[in-house]
Parts: sequence; C-alpha cells; structure tokens
Amino acid sequence: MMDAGICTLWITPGTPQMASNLKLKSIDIGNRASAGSIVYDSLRKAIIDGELEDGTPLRQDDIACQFNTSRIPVREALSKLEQEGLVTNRRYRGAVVAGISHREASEIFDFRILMESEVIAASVPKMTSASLSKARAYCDEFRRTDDSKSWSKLNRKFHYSLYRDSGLKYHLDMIDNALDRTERYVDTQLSISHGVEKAHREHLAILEACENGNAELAARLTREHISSVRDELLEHLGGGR
Amino acid sequence: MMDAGICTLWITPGTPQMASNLKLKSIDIGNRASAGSIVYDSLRKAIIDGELEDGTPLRQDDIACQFNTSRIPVREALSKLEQEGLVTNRRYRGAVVAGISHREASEIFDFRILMESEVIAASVPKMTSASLSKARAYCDEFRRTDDSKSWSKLNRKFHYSLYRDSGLKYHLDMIDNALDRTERYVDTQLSISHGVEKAHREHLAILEACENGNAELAARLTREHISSVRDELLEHLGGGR
DNA sequence: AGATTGTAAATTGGATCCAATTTCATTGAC
DNA sequence: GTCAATGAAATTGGATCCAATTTACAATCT
Repeated sequence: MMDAGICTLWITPGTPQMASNLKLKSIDIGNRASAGSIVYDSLRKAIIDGELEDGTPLRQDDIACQFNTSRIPVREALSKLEQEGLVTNRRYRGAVVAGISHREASEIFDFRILMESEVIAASVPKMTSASLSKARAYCDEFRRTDDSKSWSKLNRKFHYSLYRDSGLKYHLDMIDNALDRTERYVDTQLSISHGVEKAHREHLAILEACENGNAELAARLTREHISSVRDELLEHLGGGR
Repeated sequence: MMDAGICTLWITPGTPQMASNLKLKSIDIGNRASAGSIVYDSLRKAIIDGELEDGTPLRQDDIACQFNTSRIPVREALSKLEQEGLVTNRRYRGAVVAGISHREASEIFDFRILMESEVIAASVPKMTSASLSKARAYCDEFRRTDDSKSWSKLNRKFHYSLYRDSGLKYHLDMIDNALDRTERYVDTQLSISHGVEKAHREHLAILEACENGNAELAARLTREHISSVRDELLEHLGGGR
C-alpha cells in the first residue's frame, strides 16, 4: 500500500483539487499512458513517417516483445490503426501496413481539398497574430531545411497551424486522418522537380491571404495548392497500385 | 482434427473453389464473424437506434455475459466504438454511451452539408435507373410510414441511395460516421411541426433534380435540406448540453 | 455535522494459457 | 515433375487469471 503522504499529491482528472500549499515538482502519475496507447503511438508514428514499408507484416508477438508487454495491448493498438486505415487486419492472418491505391490516394486528396479550403476560410477571421507568426516560422523552416524527411512534417505543421483557429474539432480530426494516410508519400514527391520551391511559393501566397484577412482567397489558393500536389503525386506514383 | 469430407465444403476467401456437385444449404463457416465484431455490431446498432441513452454505462462484464463470451472481444468492440465517437472510454472507469454537445452536433451537420452536396453532385452523372427507382421507393416509404422509429432509417436509406453511385468510398465512409453520430436525434425532430411532410417535399425536389441529371441543383437542394434539418434539430435540442 | 481516512467491493488493464486457423514444408500418387 | 493430401510449426482469437485503479462506504477525528 502507498504512503498516504504521497497519495495527497495525486491529481484526479476532472476534479481538480484545491491549490495545495505544497510546491513540488510532481509527475501526474494518474494520467500515465496505457500500454496499448504507447504501442499505438509508436506504430502510428512509424507508419506515417514511412519507416515501415507498405505491406510489412506486423506480428503481434514481435511487437509485444519489443515493448516488453503482452499481445493484448498490441491487438488493441492494431485494431485502432486498422480503423484509421493505416493497417489492414485479416482474421487469423495478421496485420500488415496498409498501402494506398492510386484511386484511394486521389479520393483522399479530393477530400482534403474540400475540407481544408472550408476550414481555412472559417479560420481566417479568427486567426491570432500568434498563429500567423507560428505559421510563418514553419513556412520559413520548410523553405530552409534540406532534410527531405522533414519536408512533409513541416508542410503539415504549416498548414495545420492555419486551420487550428477555426475551432472546428470534428473537421480537424477528419483532416488529421486524411493527412495520416498520405503524409509518407509526400516527401518523395516534394524532392523532385523543384517541388519544394513551388510549394513554398504557394505557401507564401496562402499565408499572405490569411494575413490580409482574405478568407475566400485563402480558400481558393488552398484548393489549388492541394490540387497541384495531388496531380504531381499521382503522376509520380504512376498508374499502378 | 476435422473430417476431410466436410473440409471440402469450406470456402476460403480469395480463392474460390470450383463448383461442387453437392447442392447443400451450407453456411460459410470460414467467414463467420468474430466475437468482437458481433458485439460491435450489436452495440453500434443499439446506440445508433437510440436504444441506449446517452451516458449509459457499458460494463464489460455485463456485456460479456449477455453475449456469452469473455471481456476480451467486448473491449475490442468498445475500443472501436470509441474511435467512432459513439462511446467514451475513461481508463479504469469504463465506457459510457457518448452524448453529443450542441456545438458538436452543429459541426457534424456542417460537415454533412459539405460532404453530401459534393457526393451527390458526383453521383448524379453516374446514377442508374435502378438506383433512382430504389431511391423513389425509400422516398415513398418514408412518406407513408407512421412509425416514428423508422423515419430516420428510411431518411438515411433514401439519401444514401443517391450517394452510392458516386463510387467515392472514402467520402461515403465519412458520411456514414457522421450519420451514425446524429441519426438517433433525428426521429424526435421529424415528429414535430410537420417535419416529415417538409422533409418529404425536399426529398422529392432532390430526387427530381437527380432524375433530370441536374447535379448542381441536386447539390444545392441537398445543402438546403440538411441545413434546415440542422436548424430545426438544434432548436429542438435547445442551447444546452 | 462535516471533513478525512481507511477498507472492501467493483471494475478495468494486462499476462498467461488454450483453441482455432493459417502457412509451409513434406509426402505420396499419378 | 506436378499436384493434391498431410501434418507440424507459426500465428491469431478468445478464456481465465492476477494486478492496478476507482468507487462506495464505514470509521475516525475535529
């Protein structure tokens, strides 16, 4: 049993206790992550970052050993990832990293065009100068970096920082999932034929429209930007898959 | 070990066996659902149909007993439902049927307006006469039925039958989830102030636009239709939640 | 009485075990 | 040699058990 003197430091989520006169550097023990969510986060990151190639089998036992846990939390994680379309699970046959077909990729980009133009238009009137300067910082960093692994991440951060002020949580979740499923294919696309310079020019135009409070223009530019990324990516992917 | 004579009746998915000369009413044992998916389907239906009130606790043991299974498949089902926003899971505290706030409901309807107008526009040029006659059948049935429990289901079937020909699977999945989360609130809204008659008139107009191949009109009418349903529902829900 | 503490019951998270199914190498027949 | 049948190994699905945590409630103190 725990010592009662330590227990009084616990913070139960939802019912914030009154300000304690004890000033200690305390870790929130009560909110530490479950095993399943840790496995989930790691696998999700590995898939999104492209560290696991499409079709890679994900054996429950292997993963469980790597995280020094049992297969139960692994199954939980794989189940969640399946629902997000990042892995495909076949009964008794195990999970593999889900690839994306040409058609699916195209449709997801169409979905993004619809979502992101709408959300940025809703966001513009609510944007704070803090958000705008953060967006500009990401924009600059995107231009400057040479690490091809970072482009898609910074690209995503730039765009997302322009959406957050909309406060449209449901829409933002949908955008997140769409980005999760396509992000790993963007790096190679950006690395060819001055993709970064072109994207950067379009980013600057979108940012300027936001700074000027021109929601309709920001929406149109976002549509065109994503549309052009889609076309280049699909051409690069080829007709296959 | 199984008898080989029975094994020959098994149909392994993906590799269809040659036509057997045995003509038996056989169940596809190989494709029978997992325990988790059965629990998931049942719970999902019960929540969507409004049989389980918002906030109802979902005890793993209770559910496991009802389905004569262990808690493992139940946990799997609850996890999936959580990702779809139909239940909320708090660690060590269990799952409850997820309600929906006024703000969330409003946002989901805005999302639907965006999605469904786009999808119906994409669907119109591809619609077959079979789809149109099926849609008309649902439309008529919606008008005729007096069972308030059936309205939202028929309403959903009508609309969805106009979307399917678009072939936009990703968009359709997103629409499905949005409908899952709002369907149970629609019945009460339709039952007040001639809601059914009004909805039926709007359905007829949408259907006519589809039959005439007028995609842009169908999209505009769909936007207006969902928008009016949203306004009436939100007014009925009140400012609370 | 009201707040606080300690304790037991209820509940969930995770580990381990067994069963069901697939996979793959091997065997045998033609 | 090719192809179906066979059986062991690998793998996943599900059941049961134990641990961690919350919750309800009685006991204690002020």
